[in-house]
Amino acid sequence: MPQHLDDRGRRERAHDAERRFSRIEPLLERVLTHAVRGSRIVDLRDTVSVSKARDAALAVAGREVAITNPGKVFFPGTGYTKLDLARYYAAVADGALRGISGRPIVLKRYVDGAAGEPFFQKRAPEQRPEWVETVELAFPSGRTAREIVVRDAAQLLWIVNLGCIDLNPHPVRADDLEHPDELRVDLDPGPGVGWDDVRRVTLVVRDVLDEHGLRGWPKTSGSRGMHVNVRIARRWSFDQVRRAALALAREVERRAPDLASSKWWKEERHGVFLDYNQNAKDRTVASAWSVRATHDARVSMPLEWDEVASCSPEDFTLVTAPARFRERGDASAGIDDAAGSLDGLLELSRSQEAAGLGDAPWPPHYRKQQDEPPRVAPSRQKIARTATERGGRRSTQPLITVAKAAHKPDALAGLERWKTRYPDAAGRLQEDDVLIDSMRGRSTTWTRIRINLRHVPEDARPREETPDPDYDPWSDAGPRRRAAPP
DNA sequence: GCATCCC
DNA sequence: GGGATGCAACGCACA
DNA sequence: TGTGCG
Ligand SMILES: [Mn+2]
Ligand SMILES: [Mn+2]
Repeated sequence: MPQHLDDRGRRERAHDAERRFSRIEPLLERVLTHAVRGSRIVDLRDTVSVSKARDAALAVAGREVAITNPGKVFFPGTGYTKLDLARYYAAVADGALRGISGRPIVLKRYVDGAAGEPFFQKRAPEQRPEWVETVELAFPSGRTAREIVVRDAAQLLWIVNLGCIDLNPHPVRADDLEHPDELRVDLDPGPGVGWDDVRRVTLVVRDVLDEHGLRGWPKTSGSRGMHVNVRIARRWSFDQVRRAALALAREVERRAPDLASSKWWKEERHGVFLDYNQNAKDRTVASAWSVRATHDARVSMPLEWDEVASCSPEDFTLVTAPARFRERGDASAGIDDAAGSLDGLLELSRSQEAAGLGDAPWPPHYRKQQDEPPRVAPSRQKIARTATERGGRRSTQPLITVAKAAHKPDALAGLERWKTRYPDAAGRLQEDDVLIDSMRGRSTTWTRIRINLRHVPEDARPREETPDPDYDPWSDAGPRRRAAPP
């Protein structure tokens, strides 16, 4: 359905029963739009009864999907409405679905439009049509959420009506939630870094991918950066995909040291940051053909490789993208035709490791990983080191928490189970190595048991695990942790 | 954006 | 009917 | 407790 909106907020629609209004107040337009769509006569003075206006409905994929508040301005400054957004997604549905189909999705909801404060929603709303699919997935913590899975245009428009502007799918499909089929190269230019540098780095990414047997599918992010998606066989874990992305980032940085950075800490970055951590489990990226919450409703646009050197991201918007889709199709249309192997990048990772480059920092909210370097910005670490050199006490005892419980006997039982699991370490513990603390919670008290492994040789120290039991003094019976496998 | 509570 | 309200992620590491 | 980071 063709539609043209100019940059002054005027709208004209050639087809469609909708008339042509110029420079009209959004509130009044809402009434008019509804009046026309509902084929009823409305007293134009009746602006008070706006709330009675009927919802719009779009017919897609054999269903009628309701769009509530269709006339609500979602992009102030351009005047594009929620209905404009829904129609955009209906027009490019085949492209947008290629990026999200079968994947659990995190809802980023802009219920007050692009200029409002968005919120994230992982758990599918309780109230939903039976034709909206969901899947239960586990976070790294073991907690779980039932997330929405979109496979057709009706399901897509249903989440658009919830206020989703950009779409944020996980890199896995619902039928295998532990093995990503997409490695995502996320190029984030730092403050003041221009589009030219983004393009140059993107082309280096292509070289490195190519030399490791992989095909990348570039797209503008719709914001200031670029994304290069890589379809891979579902054979590697999240951690492995992340390590492959880290290896790629470091190699790109090595080849373009003035333009690119693989460093997590902002104070160490320069130029374009290659965000390897976006491949960690439970992280998502805005998908192809997503509209972004920018003032001009920019779109994350798939590109041919020969367009990368010359394209301008501002050319792709909610208004211009449908024509490109009709005329040229989806530049990523072939992304599902072949799945690549991570072997090459993982070999690169091993060679980097041999050269002294191991794992790199993880984002906040993730448990400390084996072999992860200290997760602290170097500048803050230096301050501490200086304090220590001045005579401060070195505080690091090898303490691990083994049990947390509301009642002391439960915690002690957990300690006994730990001793049974690690008899060797338990045998080396000396007096005062087991610390039993009474902790003050919100309104009650609970017990924590920690073990000091100072008398256990370093290579014989058990890793810290999730405490058993793992009482959460903050929790009020929220979503529960998934039971550990037997 | 929507369910729910309440006037 | 409609206004007010609550709710809608991940949740650790480190100083 | 504040700050790290998307
Ligand atoms: Mn990005
Ligand atoms: Mn990023």
